[in-house]
Amino acid sequence: MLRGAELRVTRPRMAVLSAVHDHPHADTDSIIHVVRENLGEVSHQAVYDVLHALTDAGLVRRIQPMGSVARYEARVGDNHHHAVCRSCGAVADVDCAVGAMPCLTASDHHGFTIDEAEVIYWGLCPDCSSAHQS
Amino acid sequence: MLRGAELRVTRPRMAVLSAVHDHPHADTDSIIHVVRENLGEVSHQAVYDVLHALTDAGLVRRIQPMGSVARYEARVGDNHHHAVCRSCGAVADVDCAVGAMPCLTASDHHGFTIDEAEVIYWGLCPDCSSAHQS
DNA sequence: ACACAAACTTGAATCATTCAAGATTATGTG
DNA sequence: CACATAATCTTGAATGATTCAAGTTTGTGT
Repeated sequence: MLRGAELRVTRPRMAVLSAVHDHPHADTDSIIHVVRENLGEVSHQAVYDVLHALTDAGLVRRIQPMGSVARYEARVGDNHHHAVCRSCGAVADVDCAVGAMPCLTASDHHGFTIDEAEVIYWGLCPDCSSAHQS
Repeated sequence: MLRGAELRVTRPRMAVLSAVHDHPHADTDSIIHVVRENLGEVSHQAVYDVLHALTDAGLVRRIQPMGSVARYEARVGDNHHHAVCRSCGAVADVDCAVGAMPCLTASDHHGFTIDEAEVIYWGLCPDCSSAHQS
């Protein structure tokens, strides 16, 4: 598969990687459960280690909106952003509206060397939005 | 002062509010220390309560970049953003480059009702930037 | 001055995440 | 194909920010 990242191929790693692919924006706990459904007992520490390794290798991306635990997604390298529901915490992908790397226009402010702009759109997901109206 | 927010005026609240004003982007622990320098012993729980109350009242804003604990700032209502140093965690204010509420252009994606766009610019602060080059 | 709800104190609990030590296992080599 | 070795996993405990809960104190309007 993807051992091009100098990573050993182990059962837990394959399971975690496919779990992240199949469940975008899942938190660590959900991933642990999915992995255990496929492999039987796996230590939570192993899952944490693997997620760290995959994140460092750039195979998954870690996101963590305020008030949420860490979540992971497999869509990397395309600088997309996220919409987060204030009510239920649901996360959806949002493509850059302006094009590639649009938000880096505020570069070099205060002497900072900016290399990435992370955007989080806060609001209500469709379900919570209609629930609030009623 | 600012009791227009239906908040009782207590010593801890005044101390916390001025601490946040004097130390922008300070974390809870720092605020606790500053408050204690002015009032003597104050329970951490009180500071947490006050920060919550002030946040709910809109007098302070809570920010929490990934990998950081909660931080608070008194600059509210102007939709500015933040630059965060990947190395030391320093935070700097960044005005919207495009104008007021610029990043809401991606509104209504996936049926979400967006009410705020939060932008975090990741990079290196001046100090860490020069340290890395050497 | 009083009453009552809001705010504070004290002390313990929660929970995601990390640390540490020892047992397994994937991978390149002989 | 068996081995050595470092990477990875297991087990179990620790950390640390934040929250919960019960009881006491205090600000505010009457």
